Amino acid sequence: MAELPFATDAIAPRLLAWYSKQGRALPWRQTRDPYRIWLSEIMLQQTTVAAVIGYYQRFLENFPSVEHLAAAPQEAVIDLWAGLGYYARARNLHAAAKMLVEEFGGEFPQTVTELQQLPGVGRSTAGAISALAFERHAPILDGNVRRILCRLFALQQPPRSSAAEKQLWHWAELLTPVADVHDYTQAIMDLGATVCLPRKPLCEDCPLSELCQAREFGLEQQLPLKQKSKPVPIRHEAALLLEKQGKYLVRRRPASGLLGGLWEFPTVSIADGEMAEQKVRLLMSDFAVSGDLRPLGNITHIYSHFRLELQLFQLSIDDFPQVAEAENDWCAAEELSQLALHGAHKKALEKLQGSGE
DNA sequence: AATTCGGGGGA
DNA sequence: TCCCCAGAATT
Repeated sequence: MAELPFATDAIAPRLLAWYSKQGRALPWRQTRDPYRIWLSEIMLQQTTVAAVIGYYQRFLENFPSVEHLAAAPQEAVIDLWAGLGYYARARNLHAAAKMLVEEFGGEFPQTVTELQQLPGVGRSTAGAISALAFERHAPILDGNVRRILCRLFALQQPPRSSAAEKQLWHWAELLTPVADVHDYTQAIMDLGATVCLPRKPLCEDCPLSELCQAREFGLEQQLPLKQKSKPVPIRHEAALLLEKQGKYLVRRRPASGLLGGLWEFPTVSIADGEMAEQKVRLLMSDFAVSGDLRPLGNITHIYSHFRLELQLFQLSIDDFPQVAEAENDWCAAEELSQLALHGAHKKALEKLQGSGE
């Protein structure tokens, strides 16, 4: 490895001193309960603090311990996760809770290696739990730390490349102190979230600015280097908003895959050259219903890797259709708003209610 | 090594 | 718009 531009043990004291004055008070910072720390770490994966706090509180009210979580049906876990995104996290969380109860006797393991056996717990999350709950000397490498290290060492390569990843982990390990690991870990994440910002870092407020190589070279605005982004494809779908006596037909998506376990109105995909209304009529024949479709317009919903264009069609019927009740459910309008619909269909519901239904 | 997986917020 | 967020699992 290249020669270090500063003494690595100079970092932690500066961060700790800064954190004791400027650190934020967050709900999961008051505890050393591994269950609560684990839950917060999973919820915070690729998710902002502001988005998580409400979910975190609500989740703990429903599942105050790993035993409660393990005993719950998976659907209940998904429902409490609805709106937070990345639903595999909820499935993995539930599976890990069962594993903890059944194989670990309800006790959390303390080492990174063991923690990484839990589904949904990778190297960084394992490090976080080990450091935060057990004061173990374990590094993390989340988005905050990655950005800070890229600047601190003026790393001139794309931070997601495998070479950079290896280098960053090495630095993360060097900087992580043996003592006060909990506070150090919270501190470095806080610094990234409030001072070493992606754009326009607040270097005047940074306790590491004197040591920062990017700052020394005037590169703090340029680093970390940007990854080149691909164009996002567009997917087309159509949804059938089937109404009978004020109730609408909804169903749960399959438990795995995109938006797993969330509710939606029956939906079909529209390939290039296909007509949405014709595909919806195929759906109608599945349900053995007929009548005039009423177009309700389009919804656009942005995902990280594609854009969804969703066409809406409403149909009111009188006869009770032959719908498999196991997979489908009739839901009144006021119930729909409480349902764990995914984002695009929440928008569809709003459009439906705005249309005078 | 590249892709999949959400939704929200800031500039 | 574009980018990022307390990343992990799958291909």
